[in-house]
Amino acid sequence: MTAEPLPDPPQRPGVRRSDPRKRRTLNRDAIVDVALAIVDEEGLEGLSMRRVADRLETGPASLYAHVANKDELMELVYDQVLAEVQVQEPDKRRWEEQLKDALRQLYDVLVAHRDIAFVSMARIPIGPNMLRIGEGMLAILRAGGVPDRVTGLAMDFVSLAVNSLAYEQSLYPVDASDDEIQQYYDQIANYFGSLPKDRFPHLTSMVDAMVEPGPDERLDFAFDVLVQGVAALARAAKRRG
Amino acid sequence: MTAEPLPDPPQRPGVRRSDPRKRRTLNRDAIVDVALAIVDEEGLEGLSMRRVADRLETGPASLYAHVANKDELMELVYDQVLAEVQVQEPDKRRWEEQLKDALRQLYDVLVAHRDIAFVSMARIPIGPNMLRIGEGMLAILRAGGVPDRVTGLAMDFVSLAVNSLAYEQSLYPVDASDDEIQQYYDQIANYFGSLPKDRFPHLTSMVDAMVEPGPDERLDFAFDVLVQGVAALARAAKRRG
DNA sequence: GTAGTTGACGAACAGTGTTCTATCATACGA
DNA sequence: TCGTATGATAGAACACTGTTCGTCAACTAC
Repeated sequence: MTAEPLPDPPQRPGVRRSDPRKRRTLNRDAIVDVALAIVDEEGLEGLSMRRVADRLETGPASLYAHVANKDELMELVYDQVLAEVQVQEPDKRRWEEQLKDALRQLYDVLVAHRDIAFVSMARIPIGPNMLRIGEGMLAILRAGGVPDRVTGLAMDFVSLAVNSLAYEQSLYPVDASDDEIQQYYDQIANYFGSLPKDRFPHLTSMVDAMVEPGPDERLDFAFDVLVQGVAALARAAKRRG
Repeated sequence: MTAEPLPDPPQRPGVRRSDPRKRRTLNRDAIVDVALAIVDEEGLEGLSMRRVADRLETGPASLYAHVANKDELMELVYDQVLAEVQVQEPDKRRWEEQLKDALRQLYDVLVAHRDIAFVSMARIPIGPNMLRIGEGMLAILRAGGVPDRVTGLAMDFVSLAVNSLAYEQSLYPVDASDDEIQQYYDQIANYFGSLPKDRFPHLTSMVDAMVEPGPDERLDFAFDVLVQGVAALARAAKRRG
């Protein structure tokens, strides 16, 4: 009965399955892996259900048995990426430094996978790895004596900010060096400098101060604003009791 | 020669122009106005070149004579929205308060137009209104004695953060009340509370502190982190000279 | 051995941004 | 006044997109 599979009858050219021996190989993890590979190569723009299906030698409809839709797939990919982040054990005397390190790590991991950070802007993905990282950051803040109320509020905003920074960074072409990014800033600076000085006295006179800092300094500044802002509000909350 | 326009000959049913008396009415401003109206009604998701063209009783190809592509159109819409923001005249003794007010205004205007804030995440739109607002914020920071270097760095990050907050807020259904948003937070809180206490001691025990604050307090907190963070770094920079 | 369930998947639907090309109204120089 | 050049106007088409439907094959349980 089920001997060698016959070639498809010519009267129905549409029905031509891939090698049936390869069936049952499709599963969630394989789909997520392929999707992540595509994101790494071409970014979220290049990620489509058809592309994923093609690489798995199947059709797009097959994916929907394992994944609700593209949004869910992207969230799975996002959490997969977060698996790379390792949060430090809390040391109460260095909480500011440790928080900054966690943010920096999160940022680096996200940027390493193109514009994957966008996923967390479009939704609030709460996968297992996000939970793990959140737990770690909570531990650091609490160990540092930050009041719970401030800690709770800080978590939300701080992670949003880091994701935004990562997404913004990912908009530059991947092969752009720091020098090339600097050139881009220079272009903008030139434009600012060319504006009428009477209508834009500050923009025109501050051009240098806006262009000089490189990407590293900008990032450091952003993280410092976050950490020191949280620290200031923690002190204020403690004073109020 | 050009008397009353005849009905189109039936042999070419595809070629059926709209009322020729209405020609030459297409221009950039009209396109931007229509695009903004669509965004206000349905958000960026509902904005497509075809929809804009339909409302102007023309085809999508006609728009490309006035607008380079959809990205440029979105940037024009974005800047149009920013026209609503009015930045205060700087008062050196109240710079922190004034900065916060400017951020709040920017946020409110963006949120009032659905998810338009997304445009500034995908690119860095520097339209005339963005320039005007930037100039105003620079004036406030400089009047407050914030060193130029800090001011330059702060501008970038602070506006990114506000846009992110606005975009995040815009993801909730427009007709959601604060109560409904609160319910959403409660849902998440329930999930956090249901996690295993041994693996997530902080997340599970902090559920209340994470759910209690409403949208207003969250926003206020975020702006305070930004302003106080900048203030702290400004003091630090001054100390270093 | 058979029934039921479930995954696989071609085809199709309703859209998308953009481009090509032909057409047409108008402004300008002769 | 009359071509003619210019640039806006659009129809059609291209190459995609996410998702759904219905069918069919294969595996599981009885």
